[in-house]
Amino acid sequence: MKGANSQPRRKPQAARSPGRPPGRTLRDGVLADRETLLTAAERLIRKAGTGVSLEAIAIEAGVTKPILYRGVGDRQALVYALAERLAQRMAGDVERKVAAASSTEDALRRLVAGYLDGARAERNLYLYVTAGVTGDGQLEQSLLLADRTAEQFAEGIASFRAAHGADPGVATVWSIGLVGALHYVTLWWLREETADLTVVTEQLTALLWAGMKLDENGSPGAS
Amino acid sequence: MKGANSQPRRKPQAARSPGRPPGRTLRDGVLADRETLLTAAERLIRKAGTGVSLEAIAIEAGVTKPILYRGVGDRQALVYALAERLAQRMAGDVERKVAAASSTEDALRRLVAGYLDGARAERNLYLYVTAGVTGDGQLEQSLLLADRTAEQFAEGIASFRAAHGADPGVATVWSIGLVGALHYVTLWWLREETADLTVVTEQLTALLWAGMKLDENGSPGAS
DNA sequence: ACATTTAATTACCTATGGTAGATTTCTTGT
DNA sequence: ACAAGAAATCTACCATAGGTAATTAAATGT
Repeated sequence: MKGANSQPRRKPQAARSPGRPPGRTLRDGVLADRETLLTAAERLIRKAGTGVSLEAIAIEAGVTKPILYRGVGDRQALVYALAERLAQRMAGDVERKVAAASSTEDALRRLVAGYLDGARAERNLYLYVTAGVTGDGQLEQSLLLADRTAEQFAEGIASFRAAHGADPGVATVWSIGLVGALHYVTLWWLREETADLTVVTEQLTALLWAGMKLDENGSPGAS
Repeated sequence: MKGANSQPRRKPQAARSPGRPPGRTLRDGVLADRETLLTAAERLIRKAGTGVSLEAIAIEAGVTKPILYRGVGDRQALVYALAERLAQRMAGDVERKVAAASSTEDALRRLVAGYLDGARAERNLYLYVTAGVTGDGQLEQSLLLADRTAEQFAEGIASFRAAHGADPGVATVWSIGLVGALHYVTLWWLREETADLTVVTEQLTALLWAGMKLDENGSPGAS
């Protein structure tokens, strides 16, 4: 299951001559196509799980390992890039759903539900990205997607609280805590097929909202 | 830095003959000493970081790899065992500190502070254990220590809420969320040397306590 | 057509988890 | 005490993965 290249990969592209760069450079061609490589990585991870190797990803992309390395860098860079992409997509989806919220609490509820749903939809990718990179840089790497998410949360929390005259200094810690709670509940939920999305959403929202809401705020319709 | 065994390891033990098992078994001796192996693993991880290999651990323990494998199993089993030990110790320390709490909120505060402090004290070990195992079993493994911790939280939350007439059904999700928040804040805190322990504790406690307390807001037990 | 330059491929290296086979050591029967 | 045998241990190995150097093929300028 190593090489086994079905196609000899004898240079599928050969004709290319649009804007040739400078003096006498040559053989630009597809030029790695970082996006294509990342898309191939996503495709393989989706169908083959989180245990895929870089060589397998290269093969999936129809290239060889050095090409993959030139295009996206080492494993850490790959995970980082995939995390960026996934965070971008999930953030977009969630934002769209949150836009229709009727209240701040409802916005949080939609955010939680959207996060859970997005993680389920991209289960393997989510796990691949959040599992991070093995090695000594765990501290940095295990927080890849978390950092991306937490940043946005932090802004929202800080502005929300500042607008209501509450101390925004808690925004950093709270945003990280929220992301941690969200992530761990997501992992647990992906494992337990039994739990219902809406129930989990409601419970987690209750926990998080209780922390975020302000005293003067009306009680969220307690039952 | 590979072999370098200072002592020839020529079988330090030789006298042993208490309860010989059955017919003609022999060479019981120390018999692997699972505890010793785990202690050696902890020692090495503490001083060498999370990137230690199984072979390095074996050498640190003064044995060879197969012995390590026989004693504690594969890497997954090692991480699991170390997680158990660390969770046990941290839980003990935290429990001792919580015992002196003056209120439920104070208990939570002491718990948060104790967790942060324990993680800092065993920084490398904490990272090693929470980083989990690479491979396809990430879902199971990345929650090793979390599960251990969450279980205890869940009991506490459930009984606390049940005693106050609130729905204990949220205990599972909440405990996982709490552990996630705690863990992520811990990772962040271990990275940012700047943040003060008491400040972080206070902020995180505020977030968590708001969710757990149930004065006016009985939390929508919509489940 | 030829040489040069650039890019891609192959082949390799290192390190790690994990294990099988060779070896030594100890027990125990006689 | 000595040989036979069982058991535990050690050495050596395998497989895989990340990462890279050296080799080969292609494309253009002259």
